[in-house]
Amino acid sequence: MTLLDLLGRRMALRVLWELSNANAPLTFRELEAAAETNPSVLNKRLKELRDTQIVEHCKEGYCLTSEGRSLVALILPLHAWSESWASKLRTER
Amino acid sequence: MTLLDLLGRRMALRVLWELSNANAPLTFRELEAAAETNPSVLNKRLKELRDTQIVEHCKEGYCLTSEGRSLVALILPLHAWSESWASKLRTER
DNA sequence: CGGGATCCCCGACGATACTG
DNA sequence: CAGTATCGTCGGGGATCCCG
Repeated sequence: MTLLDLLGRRMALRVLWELSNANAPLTFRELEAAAETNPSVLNKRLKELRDTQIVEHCKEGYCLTSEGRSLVALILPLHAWSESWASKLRTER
Repeated sequence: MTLLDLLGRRMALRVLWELSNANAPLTFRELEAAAETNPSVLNKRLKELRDTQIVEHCKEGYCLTSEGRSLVALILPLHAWSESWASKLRTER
């Protein structure tokens, strides 16, 4: 599985986003609510993200590993780019 | 469609990669060979990439737009990260 | 509360044949 | 050479139920 494979899947980025915005670890149910998803998908994503050591299951919930945090840092510019790109495409049509 | 949706699809990154490494525009058949894919998938990806103005159909083939080039620039660090990440995971198991 | 099991559905993929 | 049409296959998404 490639990185973009993983990140492209439903709720993968959303989970990273929610975790990076929380100052405390989030529980399974909290994540489920925050990401507005169902246990099935959330469970699959978390398993993949744990397997790849981007997220870990620490005491009292899930949080980003240091790897995960460095990845999020790289994604932010990409996210910014995609925002302006999306709005640009929208206004053109 | 979101950016990662688009980039996560088969051959999307590969096409960007091949185009960014070519110093001249590539024809449909050349891209097909370079990316080791079939016309069906290539056609779909090119259509999406053209719609979103990341790739354009210039004289004598396909090439990146300036948008496309700025996107590729942002992806490179991510790519580097994923390389070391993949090899790290591999050696750990 | 955490998370695995099941089941259905739909859309992406991929091969190939075909047309302008 | 460029691109479209067709069709079977496969895997992910999502809802829901259930057990420890």
